[in-house]
Amino acid sequence: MPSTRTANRPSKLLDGAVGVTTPRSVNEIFEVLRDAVVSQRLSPGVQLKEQPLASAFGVNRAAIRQVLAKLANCKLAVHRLNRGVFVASPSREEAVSIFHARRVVETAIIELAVERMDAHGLRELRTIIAQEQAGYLSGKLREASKLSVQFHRTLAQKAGNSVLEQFLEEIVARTPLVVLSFNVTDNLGCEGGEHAKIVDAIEARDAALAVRLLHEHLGHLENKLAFDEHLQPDELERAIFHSLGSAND
Amino acid sequence: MPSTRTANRPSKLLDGAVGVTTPRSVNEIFEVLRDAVVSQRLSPGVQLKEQPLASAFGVNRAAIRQVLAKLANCKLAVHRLNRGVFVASPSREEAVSIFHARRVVETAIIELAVERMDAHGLRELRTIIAQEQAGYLSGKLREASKLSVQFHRTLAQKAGNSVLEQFLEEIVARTPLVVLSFNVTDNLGCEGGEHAKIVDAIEARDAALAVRLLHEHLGHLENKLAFDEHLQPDELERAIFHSLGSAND
DNA sequence: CAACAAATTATTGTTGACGATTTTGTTAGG
DNA sequence: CCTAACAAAATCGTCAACAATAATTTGTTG
Repeated sequence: MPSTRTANRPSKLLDGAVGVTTPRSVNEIFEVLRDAVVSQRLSPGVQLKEQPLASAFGVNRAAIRQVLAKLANCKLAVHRLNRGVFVASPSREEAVSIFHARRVVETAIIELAVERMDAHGLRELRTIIAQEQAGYLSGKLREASKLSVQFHRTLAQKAGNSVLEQFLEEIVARTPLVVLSFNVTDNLGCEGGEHAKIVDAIEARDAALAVRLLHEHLGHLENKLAFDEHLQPDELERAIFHSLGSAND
Repeated sequence: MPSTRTANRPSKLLDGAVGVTTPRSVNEIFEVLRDAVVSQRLSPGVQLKEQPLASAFGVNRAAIRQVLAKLANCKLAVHRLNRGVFVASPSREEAVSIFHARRVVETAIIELAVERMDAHGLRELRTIIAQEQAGYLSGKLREASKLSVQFHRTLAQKAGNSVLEQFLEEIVARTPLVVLSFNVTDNLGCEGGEHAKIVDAIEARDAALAVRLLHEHLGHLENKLAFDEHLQPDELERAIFHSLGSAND
């Protein structure tokens, strides 16, 4: 039984996140963990223990504590008194709220993007789409999924409203938790050219079409989820299997 | 020059917030400080020093540190390296983003509220409106302003989408900072019965009317602000005048 | 063999102290 | 009189250790 005192290795959770250098700042650790959620490397219900995280990132527990406070503030984690913080397990109601809110926020973003998009932004978006498609074709689903998220993020950025951009970021970060809680088919985001069509509509300044395409796009994602079959009870099992810091191999 | 070591008094910032009992939990302190922002007891640019806050709330600096991390996460405060955290001073761009995002979010909330509002919710809203009007008539502007915020909060709650509710909460919390940064006329929220008309439209299930009334309502607030005259440079002056923990009387 | 109870372990919550960086106040020089 | 270098204070950033609570294991008993 290995003691958790000795600096346990960076714990595969961070494999695809950051190279080797240990980040120091609270914000960097926060973004790494949020990225771990977005990339589905952190599953709902997993406990985020302080000492293992501190060892993994090479910082003190106090710093981790601030990170966990921020994660809980974003609703990406829940804090149980004297028990620790756990990755959030969205309920069915939260899930539908998240998807509805996403329609609201991203619709507004699209409408702004149609007004303000410039040639540089269009190029940037199409570059991301190309990389995303290449990722799907080469079988790199993780990377492609991340690029899909990056597409929506960049779109929000080009809309030029920092508040809506932040809201979309929060929604996008919580969506993977919903997918992991309710999805059965593990392939998500593998739509054929829907992003490209949206960009075309934006370039044509056709707001109505762009919004319609977006709604169809989001609808496809929602339809992949099985809201009836709730695999919530598995929460604890997943938690112990993905338990951070118990890597004994 | 009094030393900040000795437990300085609860620092009038908390006068209207909580009775006497010192809250213990991080979340409670966070909400007290957020409420202080909403109530305009904390001005943009004010430094939130850790030791005075810890003394005021009767907790350790570590707890305050988590609170400040959450405040920074909500964009209610900014964190400067090795310099501390300060109450946010929204720029003009942030201000217009906040107002635009509010239109987007609260429009969606109104539409949901029209669908889902019940008799109990209507009573609750009208009770708040009555108290708000009474507050205005009796000259208690602070309390009335708080009730005005409470109206929008309750409306969001009755819409039944927790994500949109949280988004509106964040917007509402940041709005006072915008007002303090750009407003010249200090009377805000003293509209005559606009809230009541919105509730009437909701009761009549007239979504279009309710949305139109809401937009007019928000437009009145925006028109009160002088976005041209930027009193941003005063940041430092306000900071030193409202400096927390230097109460020497 | 199952169920209950006590002891052990592990994790969180809290506290205090130390070093680093920035800011402020002072002083010498132009 | 103003400017620049220097000294002092204050604040943040980091860390290690202690106390309290919950979970786990072990031992006992019906």
